[in-house]
Amino acid sequence: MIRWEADHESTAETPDLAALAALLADRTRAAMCIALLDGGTWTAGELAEYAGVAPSTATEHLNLLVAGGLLAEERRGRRRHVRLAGPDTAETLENLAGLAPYRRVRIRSLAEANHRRALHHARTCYDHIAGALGVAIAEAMTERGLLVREHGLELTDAGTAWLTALGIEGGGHSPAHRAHVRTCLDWTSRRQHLSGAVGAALYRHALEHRWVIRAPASRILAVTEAGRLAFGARLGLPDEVLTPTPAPPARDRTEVSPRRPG
Amino acid sequence: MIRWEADHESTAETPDLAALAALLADRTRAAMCIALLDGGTWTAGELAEYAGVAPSTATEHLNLLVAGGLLAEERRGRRRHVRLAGPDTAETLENLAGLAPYRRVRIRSLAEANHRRALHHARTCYDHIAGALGVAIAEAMTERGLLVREHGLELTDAGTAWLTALGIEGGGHSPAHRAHVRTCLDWTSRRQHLSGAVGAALYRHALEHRWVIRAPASRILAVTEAGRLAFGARLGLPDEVLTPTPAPPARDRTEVSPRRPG
DNA sequence: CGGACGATTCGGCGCTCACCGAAGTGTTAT
DNA sequence: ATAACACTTCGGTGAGCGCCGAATCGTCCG
Repeated sequence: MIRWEADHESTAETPDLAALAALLADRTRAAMCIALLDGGTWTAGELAEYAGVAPSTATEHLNLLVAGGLLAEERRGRRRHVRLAGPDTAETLENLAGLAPYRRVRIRSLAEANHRRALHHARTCYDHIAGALGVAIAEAMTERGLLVREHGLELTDAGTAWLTALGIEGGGHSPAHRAHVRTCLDWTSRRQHLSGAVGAALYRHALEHRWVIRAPASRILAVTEAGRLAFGARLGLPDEVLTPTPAPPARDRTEVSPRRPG
Repeated sequence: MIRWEADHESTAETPDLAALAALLADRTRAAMCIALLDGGTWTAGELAEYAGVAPSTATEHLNLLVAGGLLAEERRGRRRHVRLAGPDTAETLENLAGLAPYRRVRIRSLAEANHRRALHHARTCYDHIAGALGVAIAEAMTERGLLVREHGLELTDAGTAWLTALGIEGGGHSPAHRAHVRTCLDWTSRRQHLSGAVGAALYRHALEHRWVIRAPASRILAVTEAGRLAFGARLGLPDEVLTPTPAPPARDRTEVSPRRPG
């Protein structure tokens, strides 16, 4: 008779995929997670209003999300601040959203329409650029031979040189390895945009040189005049992705429709 | 007054993350998806038995999974064959499983315990190697300077040379770009293993040279004597990940406990 | 052609869970 | 101290959904 482990060993541990998915299987919780994909920190009250539910309901949802490890929380006085647990979480969520089917939602105000349009145009995705602008960057870089598609995207020698010319990379990194390229399925266009170290460095560079600026308290990005020049000259990006939306939204964080009026 | 789009434009499309997650939020459906992570094709009946539900129940679940785009199906006569929709799906699922909390499950037979142990030891993850062996490969390659951690894993020059010495890569690929490295969160050990082009190539190479062999109708891998020599010499892998499990399981596909007996 | 077999449809049962409002707790402001 | 505020706890309600068995459909085999 073989004693193959301890006597009481009649159980084992399995990752509970269903339990994790159940956290995201609710409209309200999913909306909260998508909101937090901006990489920022929100309070419980902000999320409640955003998702259109009572504060008590939001509390319950946040309890579940934090307990499930998707969110990290920080109590400050009477406020509860939450954010995504980490970059892994953000990346998996965005990939999941890219796989998800589409759903028609009603647009109830001009402000909401503008906000949505701005989101589609250019936004942050945790630490890099997403939206039409992000997709256009990835595609232009591919067309120009800076990236090559092979089981994902890969930086070419020309791509490395292009980044170096920009002043990106070479900063402290050994030349013995190549910068990490990763792609992220854009949930607005279902095409790939750049993430990974290169995507993050590019975003940082664009911010520092004011090619793009962040809208306050929002994940929306606006391309500046300097950005139009730079993206046009260096990547030949078409005007569509460089021109701003007709009317920038006055307020952010008003996206999801509540299930019950009032 | 600005007419900002067509008049009837009072709706928009949003990815329905909650709907997709709802597909995975059920134990039975999640078990089916995890089973399909072996990259193979299963029939409806096989999945029903595996998940411990009635055939009618399995039908309903498969309808949902196919309609939701997670599974692809092929009707052959009276049989219904299903598999994961694609590599993207597989990768996202595996990453999700890596994020999931653990759950204790009862082990009801010695065969099941052996099967589980073998799965933890070495298995395929769609097109590459996972389990303790996969993790050990990634970590040994990192220790030896073949990979470097930077916003993910990255192949170094030494790593490229190492692969070339094995006869991997250089096959048709331009030297102007580096092979694509991607990581996958191992759901049994919560550490990273290699995927992407390099992971797939390594697995193919290991199969061709019979370093590992596949158990029939299973995602389980066994390291051969040749494999022990090769992995030991080339990566210095410790014996633990190279020695086989005490007693290989007689049958596969008997993992998940039914919720109701009989 | 008839029986075995894999898969499907349908009705019905029972459980889970997201929601709210009202009341309560602890913190900050006056 | 008192008031305003952010969040939490709790009870109750209603809807959604996963399950099965029985009956059925269509395919394959003898």
